[in-house]
Amino acid sequence: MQDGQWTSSARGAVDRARRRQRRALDTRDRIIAVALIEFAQHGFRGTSTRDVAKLAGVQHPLLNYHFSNKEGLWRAVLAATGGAFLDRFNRRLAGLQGVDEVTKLRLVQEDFIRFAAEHPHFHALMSQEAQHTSRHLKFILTELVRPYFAQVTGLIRAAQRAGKYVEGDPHHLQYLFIGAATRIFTLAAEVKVMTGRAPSSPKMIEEHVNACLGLFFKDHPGSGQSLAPGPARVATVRSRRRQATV
Amino acid sequence: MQDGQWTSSARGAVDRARRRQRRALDTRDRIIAVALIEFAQHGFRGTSTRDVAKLAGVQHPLLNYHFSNKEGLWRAVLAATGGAFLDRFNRRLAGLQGVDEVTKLRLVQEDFIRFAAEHPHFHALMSQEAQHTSRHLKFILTELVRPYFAQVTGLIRAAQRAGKYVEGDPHHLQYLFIGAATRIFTLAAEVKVMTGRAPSSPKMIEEHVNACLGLFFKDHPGSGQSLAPGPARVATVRSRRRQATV
DNA sequence: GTCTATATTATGATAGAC
DNA sequence: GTCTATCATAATATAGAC
Repeated sequence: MQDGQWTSSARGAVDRARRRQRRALDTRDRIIAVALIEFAQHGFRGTSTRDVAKLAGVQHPLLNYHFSNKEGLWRAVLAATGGAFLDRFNRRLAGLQGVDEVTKLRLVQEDFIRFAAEHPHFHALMSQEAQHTSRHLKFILTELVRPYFAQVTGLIRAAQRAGKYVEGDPHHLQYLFIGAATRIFTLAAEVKVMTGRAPSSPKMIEEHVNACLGLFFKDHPGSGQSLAPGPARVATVRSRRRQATV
Repeated sequence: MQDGQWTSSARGAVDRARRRQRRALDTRDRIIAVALIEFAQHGFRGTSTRDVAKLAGVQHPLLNYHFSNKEGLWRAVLAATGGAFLDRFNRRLAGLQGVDEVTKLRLVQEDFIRFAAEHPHFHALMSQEAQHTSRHLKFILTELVRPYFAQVTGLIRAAQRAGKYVEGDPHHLQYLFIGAATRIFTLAAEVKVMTGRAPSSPKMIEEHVNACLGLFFKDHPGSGQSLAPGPARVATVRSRRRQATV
């Protein structure tokens, strides 16, 4: 088929090739999907590529064909899920050109929470391997955390200048936010037992969004700090401002 | 030595026995200490008992002698570290009898953060296995989370009644708090690269304590919400109160 | 209580047919 | 692209000497 002619038999061969390619892509995606769950639940070492293959409904040597080795599979998982996260984040920001920075930050943080609700395994994976294995940490930082933090911390600084976000080092604050935002989803099983409610339920997600934004944004509905603005508090506000350290 | 007489040779034998027992206990503790780190970093499946033995400086069959099997080792690790946490928590509460509930909660939450700073692996371990392996989750819940939450949620309710803590379901709020409080310590390596500061440094711990307490306590120094108490905010306080959902 | 030696199974990875 | 067959290594665990 080097001549570019489209005889019916050649077209049929291409169609078959495309079908095969699509099937291959489906398999690849299926493997990545189950590998995400396994890596998130058991870590890199604790994940058996044979188990992944079994859950994906393929023989285990197929994983080596697609991803070379276990490390390649891990990187493909992170590229796929992390890429989806960054894509969504960047599309969101692109759609908010001209909007004020505080609103941008609020919507971006809200999006983050909703993404965490939809992809709990992604955040479990992130907090698993970023701890120690330096090569995975390096990969996560360059591919994901740095590009993301670069933009969010800029928005946090702008919101702080506008007096609408809690004071403190933006990087530090973002780790607080991420911890608060993702914990109930990565510990969904435990939360369900302890609270009797599924964190993935629409109602609980809404409450969670309000709770998290209320903690960090100064005039968010449901913000805890807006509930007791008596004279005694106002009297000490200035001294408190100086004490704000983080 | 069934007769209870203390000849010098019998005493010598007992001393040797005690030394041996102490040495055994040291070994046990040493194994548990390194197993905590391994389980925290690699999860249950990802942890090799041979690696634990090597790091503890013993031959691997010794682990089976002390803990029966890998599962027994895991439970011993959780009992030791979780027990240390609960002991400290209960001693703290016992020392605060008669103190008002809001102060109790503030000190208890502060203690939690300092414990997390000192034992980052413990919290990494907790968020690893509570995700999925139901037998480990069950163990963590009955031995640790339930006894702890039972008391803290009571304090949170009292502090909320006093108008000094953010509104919302106490269990849900405590997961937010734990997530915010522990993340920078379990992701210490990442945080150090991103912020250029070690989360375990005394200065950063102090800032972190202030930041976390400021998010959840309504009149804490450094509380973000105490910084912009203009008339406009006061005017909308009542409507906001109703909107507080979590 | 700690060791050496070993049984058994699970794992990551490759070779080669189709 | 997917399979079967196989290899080398690493894992948990046990037996038995000291």
